[in-house]
Amino acid sequence: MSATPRHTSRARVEAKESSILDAAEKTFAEVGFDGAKVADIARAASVAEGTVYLYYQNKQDLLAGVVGRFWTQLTLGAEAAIEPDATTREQLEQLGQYHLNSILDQFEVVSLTYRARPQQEQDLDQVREYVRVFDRIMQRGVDRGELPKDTPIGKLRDVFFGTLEFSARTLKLRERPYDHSVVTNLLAIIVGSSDAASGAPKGKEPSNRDLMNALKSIKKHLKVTDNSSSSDSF
Amino acid sequence: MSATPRHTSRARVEAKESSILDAAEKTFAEVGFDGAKVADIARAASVAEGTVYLYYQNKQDLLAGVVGRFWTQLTLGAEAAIEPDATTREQLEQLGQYHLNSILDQFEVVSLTYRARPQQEQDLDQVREYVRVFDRIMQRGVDRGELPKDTPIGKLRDVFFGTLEFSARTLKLRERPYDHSVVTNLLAIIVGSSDAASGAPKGKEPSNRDLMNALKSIKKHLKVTDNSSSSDSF
DNA sequence: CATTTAAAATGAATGAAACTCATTATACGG
DNA sequence: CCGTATAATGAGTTTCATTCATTTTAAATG
Repeated sequence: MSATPRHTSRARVEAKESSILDAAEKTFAEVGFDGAKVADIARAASVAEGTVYLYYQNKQDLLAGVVGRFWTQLTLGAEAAIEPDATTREQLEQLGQYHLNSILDQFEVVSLTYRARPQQEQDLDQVREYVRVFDRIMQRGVDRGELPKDTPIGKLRDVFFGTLEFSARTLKLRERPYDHSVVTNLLAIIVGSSDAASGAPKGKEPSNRDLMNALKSIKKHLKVTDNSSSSDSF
Repeated sequence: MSATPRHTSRARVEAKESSILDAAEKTFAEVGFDGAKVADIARAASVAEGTVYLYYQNKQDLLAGVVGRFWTQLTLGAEAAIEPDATTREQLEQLGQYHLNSILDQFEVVSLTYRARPQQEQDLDQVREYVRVFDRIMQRGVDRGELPKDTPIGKLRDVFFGTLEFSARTLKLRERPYDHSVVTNLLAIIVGSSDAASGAPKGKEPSNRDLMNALKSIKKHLKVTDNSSSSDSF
């Protein structure tokens, strides 16, 4: 809380701002949005109640700050977790594992996302930004020739994140821990089978043929309704 | 609001209870949970504010009532939408179309689901119940020999509902209407391709072989971690 | 440094809504 | 028709989010 430089006023302001966000995130995660009192958050941040309102218009706005920061950091983490030279399939697996792991680990914060004014545009910008990481991997796959030209990226994105999110809920509900296989299975479904996940690198080649074929056979049945590959979703 | 019999006191009580639920559902859908004032709901239900609290402990509880009723009705609707004699694939398509259509149509109420005390168990019982409709279709498919014995029902359920839910969000966000193809594509992915959806019933047979094969090849890669086929999820 | 001025922080006061409960109205059995 | 029990009422209480007049701290000036 004070390991940050307080020299410049800029730094001081940012330190305080993030200390309020920290307190808010902690409190929201513990007692939920409704259960959290702004007074408590202020106390946890060692700040007067009114000070919170100097940094955030209101409690909702504070929530948006917490949620926004979370997804921004998630985007950075995801980008770091992906090896640039890996195959598309490997990258998808890396993103998938990272994603599932993160949302399980920070389940409460993720849940708060749905409380951040669902209507108001621009509040979920950071989520949209995050989801683009998937799009970029897929697009690169297409460019590299690892995926068919007409891969329905947007549709597959919905399958990818939808499944992982729902699986995370299921795991949480049954109090099961992180389950590596969820992602493996998802990839088998989305992108066809591959030996890449079976542990022992028996066939070194991740069998790119499978991936192409799987997508081609799915593509046959995709109506021309995939107007979402462009990248704005969620 | 008064087309229901008021003869027995039991009937009167239930009429009032559902008239409060109606008012609450309408108000929540219009102005959101936070925006809704209990006073307004009471007025809309032609009841005094205090009366609401005779039927529901508090506003949260009222929300749980609205959400619970919604999912219960959705379960009934889903069961009605499924033709008992159809193939597993057809039934999955019926459920999928019904599901996507319903959650798009009543998006606001669905969203409220996530505000109903995320922690407290037993509040989402009705959702769990709903999700079992999928399990039953799949189990019947297995019993009938249309699906492999070791079909990972629980895992596929997560893919099914996860994808539909996420797709619905995507559609809403971009203000797109109901898109029939989402379900078709999902089934192609989950259960292999089939001509059933291409409109013209060229090959009358829905190509059951595809379904078996698709699931078998996925199964190969499913770790033995599918401890969820038993039916309690979400 | 002392002094002025501006920016930040404070917390008591305000207002809005959820929730309670003493009172009143309604239904029902005898 | 009366007495009792059950249901309904809405004025009053309580609990916060939010505001803003006042105080404290920092920056600028000479």
